[in-house]
Amino acid sequence: MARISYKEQVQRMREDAIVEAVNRLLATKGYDNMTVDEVAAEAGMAKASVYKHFASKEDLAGAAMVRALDRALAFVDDLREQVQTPPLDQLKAVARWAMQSQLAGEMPSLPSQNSSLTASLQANDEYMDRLISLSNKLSIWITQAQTSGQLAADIPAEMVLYILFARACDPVVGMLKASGQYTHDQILDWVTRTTFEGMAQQTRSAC
Amino acid sequence: MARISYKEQVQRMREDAIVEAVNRLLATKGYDNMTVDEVAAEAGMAKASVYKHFASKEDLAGAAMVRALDRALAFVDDLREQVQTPPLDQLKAVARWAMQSQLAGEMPSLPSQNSSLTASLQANDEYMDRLISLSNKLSIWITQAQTSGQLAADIPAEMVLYILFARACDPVVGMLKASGQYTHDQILDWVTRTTFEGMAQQTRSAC
DNA sequence: GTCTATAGCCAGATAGAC
DNA sequence: GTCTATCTGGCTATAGAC
Repeated sequence: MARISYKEQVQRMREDAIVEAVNRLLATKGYDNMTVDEVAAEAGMAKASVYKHFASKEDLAGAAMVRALDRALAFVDDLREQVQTPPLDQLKAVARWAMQSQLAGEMPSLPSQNSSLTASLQANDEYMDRLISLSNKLSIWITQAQTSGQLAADIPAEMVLYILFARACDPVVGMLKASGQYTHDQILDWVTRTTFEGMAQQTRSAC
Repeated sequence: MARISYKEQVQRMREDAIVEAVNRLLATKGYDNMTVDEVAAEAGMAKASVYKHFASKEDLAGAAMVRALDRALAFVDDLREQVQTPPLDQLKAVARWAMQSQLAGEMPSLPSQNSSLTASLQANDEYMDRLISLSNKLSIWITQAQTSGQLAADIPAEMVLYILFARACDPVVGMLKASGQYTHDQILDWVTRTTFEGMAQQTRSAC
């Protein structure tokens, strides 16, 4: 492992400041309404300096997503150490964590249909590697939960994965937060529950 | 009811063409990536003509949302005539209809957090009236379903409403469609089911 | 009302001094 | 690498002829 110079450490810190600013802005304003001027202002430097570190606005979004995926991978890897926890509970924990991140304003969310940004992300190897790695790890739990009968086996595992990613930026969370009537824990409980158990009253046959 | 002249009919048709174009573009590209030039091109007229009918791009989005809400209200009013249908099934039908519209590319979806657009919509009386009317009609079913024990009564009715609106533009629908592996009916079945019954396997106590 | 042409502005990206 | 100043393109909105 090469020792890093003081200068390189400063560089790293400035890049961190940029990515954190992008992360916050993506979580609050979204990609289209975020300007590079704002990023520079929040990171405390000039716009041209931002462009010395990242070639384009799309790259900024990519870097923020890479960081978010790294956080998710770290969380999942922690969970994986508790081998006795049922797969379904692992998936619930991941969903809850993602929504907690959203409530804390730390979950960047991108438009799911901006063609140019989507293309740029799919060409971003750092991003794609992490996305695939996370998908694989979650898919193991999904398959296990389906074969053990905890998770409905007649829907595609792929769809379960989509739902988990979608709930990480579910607008319902933001709407409940905006109403101001509920605690974060209530919101997390409700959204996690409706995601896995639905809104309908559970029908248990009487004996 | 005043008789309308031929000229007024033409006006109305051109406005319809504009709103339909906006609707399609909002459904595919989203508000920020839709340009008024595209709207004019799709509607088959010059951009200045579009601005003779609508004062701003925000007004275009408002008109498209008004039309979408009118479609939803018409659908709901049809359902209300079947008084014997259980409220929960009415809600399921609405959710399914909304997602069907999305699959057909007819459901405009706006960013849930664009401040300037949100403010303009909240100042739009035509939009707000319909939004409130639809919310009220749905809330009746929600309350009925909760008191009759079909719908979980320990989550806020408000949240059920949010979930219904959110699922109308749920990215999961688009992702499943984009994968190209499933029929529209399969997608509608699965997403409707997971919305109301969740992803977890229903636990029925053995007798 | 509809068009062509253009004003005005904003944001992404860059030049060039230090 | 960082900055100030600037370029450039695209987009909303409008002027003005017909």
